[in-house]
Amino acid sequence: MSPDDGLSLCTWNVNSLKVRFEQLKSLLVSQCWDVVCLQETKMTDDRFPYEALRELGYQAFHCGQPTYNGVAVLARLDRFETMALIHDHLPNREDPQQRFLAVRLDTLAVACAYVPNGQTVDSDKYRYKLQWLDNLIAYLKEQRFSEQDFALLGDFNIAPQDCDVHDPALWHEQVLCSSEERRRFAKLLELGFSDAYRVLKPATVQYTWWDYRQLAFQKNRGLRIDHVLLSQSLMQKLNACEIHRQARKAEKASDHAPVSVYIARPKLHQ
DNA sequence: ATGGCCCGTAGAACGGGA
Repeated sequence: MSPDDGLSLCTWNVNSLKVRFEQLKSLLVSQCWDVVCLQETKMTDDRFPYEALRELGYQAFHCGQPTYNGVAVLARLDRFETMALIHDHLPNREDPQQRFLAVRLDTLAVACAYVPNGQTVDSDKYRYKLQWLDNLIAYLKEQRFSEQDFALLGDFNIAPQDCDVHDPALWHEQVLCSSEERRRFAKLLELGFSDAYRVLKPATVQYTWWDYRQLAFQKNRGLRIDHVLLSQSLMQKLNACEIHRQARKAEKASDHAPVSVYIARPKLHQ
């Protein structure tokens, strides 16, 4: 596919951009995605590699903090005339954790989310996760993103259905799979967005995350928790959605695989 | 057997991830 045929977007939880930067560079060079959303950069803004990315042809917004969280959106300089910040946090909640970034690329709106993990369903972190998701849902509704060319990409930390889980019985009502979390994911779809992967592949079982322990990747004991949600105007032009499982095989791999979508290029310049 | 691995901050273990 030549670059002019469509628009590609990718999401990847890098689990430390410092450790994963060489892998990211290789992927950018080989895949040439137009937009890339990153989660868990685990660095402050002053350490974010803006210059190195620019040399690779990408401009970027990043909001980070020491040690934990941190999200970024990268966009190819030669594919968009403008890149503007919409929000670098959910404006309807006070939150020191850097988990959200929304930008506008010409007329295309893109949001990058790192949904809290939740730890266990009886923990304060789980309650924080559910509240965070409620804030995200309210925000997306307020912004009327469902009526626009809009993509929400990220690590949702939710496996939407049992077919997204290697062992549904083991994970039954556990964090990432609980009914309360899945209800929030369903509410996101009810706003008018679609799970790009699941719409294109209704019966395919494939995961985006595998535990580092117990040879989970080699045994393909994983979960599908990284997602691309698209507004209806983009869904109409959706050509493909791919989980880049190969990246999980690398030396010093992230525990998450990148997920990308390919859409016929919308009219961004009007 | 209830942890195994990986990361950042440490400058030894520990919190966090999922």
